[in-house]
Amino acid sequence: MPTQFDLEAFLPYRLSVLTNTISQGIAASYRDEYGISVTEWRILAVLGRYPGLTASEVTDRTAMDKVTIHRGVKSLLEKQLLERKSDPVDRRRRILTLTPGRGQAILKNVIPRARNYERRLLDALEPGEAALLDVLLHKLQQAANAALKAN
Amino acid sequence: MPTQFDLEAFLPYRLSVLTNTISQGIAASYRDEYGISVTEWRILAVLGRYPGLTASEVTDRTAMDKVTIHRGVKSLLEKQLLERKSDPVDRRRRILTLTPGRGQAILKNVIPRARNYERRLLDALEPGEAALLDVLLHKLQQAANAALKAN
DNA sequence: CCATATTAGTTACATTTGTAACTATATGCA
DNA sequence: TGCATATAGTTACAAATGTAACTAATATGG
Repeated sequence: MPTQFDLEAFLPYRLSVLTNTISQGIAASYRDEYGISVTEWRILAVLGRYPGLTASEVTDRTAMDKVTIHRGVKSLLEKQLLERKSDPVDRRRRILTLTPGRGQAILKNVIPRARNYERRLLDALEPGEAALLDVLLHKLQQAANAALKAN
Repeated sequence: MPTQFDLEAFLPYRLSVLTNTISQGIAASYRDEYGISVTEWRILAVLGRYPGLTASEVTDRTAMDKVTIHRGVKSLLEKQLLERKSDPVDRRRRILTLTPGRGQAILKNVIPRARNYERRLLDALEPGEAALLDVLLHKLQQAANAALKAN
């Protein structure tokens, strides 16, 4: 067992550096222009796709923390990008939708921006490698989930 | 241009979730047993490989923030896992090495643990896919760096 | 049908992290 | 030389994040 260890070749480290680099690049583009954070953008994206979810349903879909989502929602409500109404059937639930004006407008502007950024990444790959990446990431996610459960 | 957007298929998002899952899993194992954070583990790993670097040289190698490294080093010094001495030639520089006792011992224990975790991830892949992953991650990192520079 | 448990949402607190400014030392060059 | 600039390290402050505890509403099982 070698005691030499090369951090730069270590998969978790490489993924972490890559994710941070991507996150910095992409976050800047909508933070500067629309004043929304990564969390807020994710919430908008999920609610754009699935209008009428509650905060905890957004939590389930995004693998983010409950409190993180709460704070993002709160901020989006203040910015009038989201509306919230109580569910009359279950008054614990508070149903979220994009505001027809600003909420939907911003999402509509940010989506192409996000797609462009993703395309720039994928354009660095050969044809066919993107599909492969998809498979690999899926397998890794499964393995990471299993490792986390197993402690 | 479709306005539908599937966050769960969005590459930056998937990488982020995967990285967080991995980070949680791996961080727990040495945090609980040795009381060191991810940053601290990275510093130990780099200094194990390249003894005698300064804090800012560690910063350059790890793509982490200067202040983050400073805090990690400070904490490791307090735990007596690192030693620090001034460079007589340039008194701004403070040279870092693992302590022969605890510092080296902990690194020696954590390295196999890290390797095992990485192996569990890579074992989820078919033979040959790991090498492919290596290539893909490298290309993506290049593209992400370029995108960041280009603003 | 009531006591208990569960769920949605929120708040409080502590920890972590990032940004910017600061000190001390060293370098470059007119 | 000496003044501007750069670098290593540090500190202070603000912002983001995680953990745990809390309230209100609903579900469940004896």
